[in-house]
This record gives sequence, structure tokens and C-alpha cells, in this order.
Amino acid sequence: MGASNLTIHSQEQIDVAAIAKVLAHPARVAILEYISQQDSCICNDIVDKIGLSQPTISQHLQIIRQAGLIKGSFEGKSICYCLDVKRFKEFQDLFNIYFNTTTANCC
Amino acid sequence: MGASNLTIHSQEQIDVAAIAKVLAHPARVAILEYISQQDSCICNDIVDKIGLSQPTISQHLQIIRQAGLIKGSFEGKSICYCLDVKRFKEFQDLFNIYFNTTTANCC
DNA sequence: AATTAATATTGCAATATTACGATTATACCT
DNA sequence: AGGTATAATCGTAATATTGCAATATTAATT
Repeated sequence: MGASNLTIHSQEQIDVAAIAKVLAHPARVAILEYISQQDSCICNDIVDKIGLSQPTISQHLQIIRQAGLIKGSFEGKSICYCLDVKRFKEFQDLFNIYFNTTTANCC
Repeated sequence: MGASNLTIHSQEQIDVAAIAKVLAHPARVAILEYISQQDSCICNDIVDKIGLSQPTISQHLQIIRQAGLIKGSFEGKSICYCLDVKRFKEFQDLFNIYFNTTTANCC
């Protein structure tokens, strides 16, 4: 990439972009969807379901986890990954605030 | 990238990811915000406002244009880029459908 | 037609992302 | 402790993204 310009974007713009980035891959969209549909979910299940290798899924899970969208807790030998519904709603709100304040039209 | 696995994601998942990708960069978030705030907007204005070079802005504009989020029409020597509000709302709806159907909790 | 202003395109470098095999850690079970 | 199942991490290759300088294109104006 070119020299990272010290372009000043607003914090809101950076936040919206960061959230969008998490959802910018079909696998992560699918993983979140899948997790929300399960009573209890385990990485290996996801591997079977999505059709990517275990390390790749694990990598995607890490990105989702770092964004705070899921919480993992051990349950026997497996980890139960659960949606952080509160955080998920925060994401949705931030998006809608952005969408709702960005709809004026010049033409 | 590794061999592109023929992973089957649903069309909805692919669509959500594609939309998210457009918004996954602060510059594009900022551009959309700026365009929606103007009565009439011109690329060079954006260049001054965002602080990236003209080719870079033009590139981002192309990505936004290809997603159908803005329409450009010539107005004298400049191009007037306008938000496609209808398309923008479609984006928002798709996102909200995704967010609303993906909020169950297992823990 | 030449000039000028505005935007797009090209070419290329730096970096980020995605994917997977191999390996390592973790935790249960015998 | 040793064995087994599950998930994380490491290393690395392929590809995508981002950014800009240089150049080309487009359209109004002289």
C-alpha cells in the first residue's frame, strides 16, 4: 500500500468501517448466522457446515471474537461460542445511525 | 490466497458481505457521508475534504458506483455524484434483515 | 483547433487478507 | 501419565486492497 496517509476520518467513520470489515466476508456472515441458530455450538460443527478448513474457520472466529461479537466458553472438550447479542445490537444501531444520517439527495 | 474453495455460501450471505465490503473502508464511509451532505458534489471537493489523492478517491468512487450506491451525471466540466437513495435503503434493509434474523443466543 | 479544468485509467509498490498444512496447546478420559 | 478429541497458532503461498505518480480522457471555453 502507499504510505498510510494521516487522513483524518471521524471516529464514527472508522467504527462503521471496522464493523463492515467483520461482515465483509461470506464465511464470517455465515458463521455468525450459524452460531445464532444453534443451542450450543462448536468449532468443528462450523467446519463441517461452512466447508472451510479448521484453521481457516478458527481465523475467522478470531476476527469475530476480536470485534466482540461472540464469546467463547469451554464446555467439556469443546468451546461453546455464543453471540454477544448486546454487542450485535450495538453494531446494528451504529449502522442504522449511519444509514439514517446519510440519505440526503442532491439530484 | 489459498485455492478458492467452492464453499457454498447462500446468496444472502454473499450479498451482505458484498455490501459490507463497500463500507469496509473509512474513506468510502466518509465519501458517502459527504456526498449526502452536499447539494451538488464534485470529485475535487471530495479530494480536498477527505485528504487522499485524486486517483485514490476516483478509485473509491468507482467501487461505490459499481455497488450502485451513487449515480454520476455531468454538470458542466464536473460530474455531479449523487446518492442513489433507493439503493441505499435496499442496503440498509438487507443489513437489518440479516441483523434481525441473527440474534438468537445459546448461552 | 488549442487551452484549460475535471475526472478516469494505468502501472506499480506496499500491505492486508484469505486459505491451508503442520504443529502445538488444551482438556477430558482411561 | 498416556491417549484422544478439539481448537489455536505458526509458517507460508496466493490473491486482493490501497495508495499514488504519471498519463489519458472528457468536455467546456477561448
